[in-house]
Amino acid sequence: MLDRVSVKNRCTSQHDPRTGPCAHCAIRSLAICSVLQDTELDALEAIVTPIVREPGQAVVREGDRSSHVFNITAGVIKAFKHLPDGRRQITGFLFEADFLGLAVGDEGYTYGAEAVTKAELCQIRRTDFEALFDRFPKLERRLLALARDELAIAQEKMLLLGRMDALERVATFLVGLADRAARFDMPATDVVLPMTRTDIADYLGLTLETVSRTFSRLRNSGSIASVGRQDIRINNIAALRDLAGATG
Amino acid sequence: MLDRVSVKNRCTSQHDPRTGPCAHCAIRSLAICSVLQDTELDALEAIVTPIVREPGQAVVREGDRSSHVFNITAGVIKAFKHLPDGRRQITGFLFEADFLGLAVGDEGYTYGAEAVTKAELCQIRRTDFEALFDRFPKLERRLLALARDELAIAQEKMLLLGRMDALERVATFLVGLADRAARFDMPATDVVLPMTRTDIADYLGLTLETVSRTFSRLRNSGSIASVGRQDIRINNIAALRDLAGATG
DNA sequence: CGATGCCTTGACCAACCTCAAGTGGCGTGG
DNA sequence: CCACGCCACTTGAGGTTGGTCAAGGCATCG
Repeated sequence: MLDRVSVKNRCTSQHDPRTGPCAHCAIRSLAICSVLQDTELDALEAIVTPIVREPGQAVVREGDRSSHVFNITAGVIKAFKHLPDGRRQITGFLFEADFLGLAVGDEGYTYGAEAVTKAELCQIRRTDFEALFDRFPKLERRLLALARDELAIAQEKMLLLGRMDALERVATFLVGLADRAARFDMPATDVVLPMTRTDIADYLGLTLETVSRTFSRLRNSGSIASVGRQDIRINNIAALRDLAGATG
Repeated sequence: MLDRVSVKNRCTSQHDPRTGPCAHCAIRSLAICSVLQDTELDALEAIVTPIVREPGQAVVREGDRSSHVFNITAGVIKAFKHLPDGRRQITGFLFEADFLGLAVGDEGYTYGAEAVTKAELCQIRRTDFEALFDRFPKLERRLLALARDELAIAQEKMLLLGRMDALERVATFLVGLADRAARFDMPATDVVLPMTRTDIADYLGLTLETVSRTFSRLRNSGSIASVGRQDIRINNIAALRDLAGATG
């Protein structure tokens, strides 16, 4: 199941220090690293520490000093915020090539992040990373572009959380997963849901029961078919896009 | 009413080209411009066009080519997104010193923005603005910091829209306004609501009726008192913060 | 002084939540 | 190999919050 989330032909020796790990990284062309030339990668490699997290393990904790940033090289991470009484909002799922650590206040991480599936990340000390900006202004420029994209996505999500009903939310979620799969040259009709219904609910501002019922409605309407608990086949992406409001 | 939103002692000649408008700008120390030395301001002044918008007038339209960025020097702006059927989510209210134009895709503005009150803005062509980055890297760095803050705020808002009930949302909204007032050295107990109930509803993911009812509940509980339709006195900020979940 | 726009309030309704029971896959241990 | 327990998910019944529809109040403005 996890393999289907990963990019095909991912190099297994990506973190072997002798061979220049970054140069062989499968997500090299997708992550922020892509702005650096091959010859510039040693500067990045010098400050990167590969880490692994098992499902449920924390990557960062709300309130921790925000000392690191991360690049996800494999697996799925969820980022979230809590209310004092435990209510949770998942602000985003992060997949390979995604960057973690953008939104941050002076007071430390304003959110938590933990592994959904077994995940591999490149950990970089924030100060080390920012020290590269002077040498590689394009890195900073890329980060700004990334922040802008994130911001646009965040606003999409406000629209979803503030104004969409359950059906529209779930449809939007599925369309997003399908589009991501397509971008990674994977079949956009066979979507994997590595996260639990509870996670999806906390992402969409619903309860797990409503998510489950909504999947059933979509199944009954023929838009989707369940293959396994975590695998969904999309029969009618157009119908889903229609529900999602054509915004993506 | 508008005056109470504005910074005290704002220089009226802020856009007089002969005197170096930016140097005399009341919000100079608050906006992104603050990273530039006085001697560097001419580069900024050369590309700035002051504009004025009456209440309800558009600043940017969803889908327009995103050719400009803006600094708000006076008044209040709302940024929003629409669903095809007209449902609206206000993603943010922008006040003086705030920057407009961060979140943007290649396809143009992903949101609309229009004046809530009469507003004054510094309009800057995007290409002109970004051309300054090479000369003033600190400007870009400031923008990145701004984007990060925005992102953190956006995530707060997801938590609000996804997981808070109406009372918590309105309380959070009021606390935010009070804190902003305090930051501008204005009485934090007398809060002005320049926007309509409909705007507040679209901002909080509620209906105008629910917003109105919630104000009434807060009034009945003694936490707030209505002075005028757009003025609210906060009697018990601690109670509001408590409802808001201590996140601000 | 009437018209208009915005807000408040009430009655009713529906979407979603809560609580609860039941299903099915999977791993473990007898 | 099968029984069991566990966990995630599904489904149902009923309740609650907030939405919908409608009426009325109260400023401002011509």
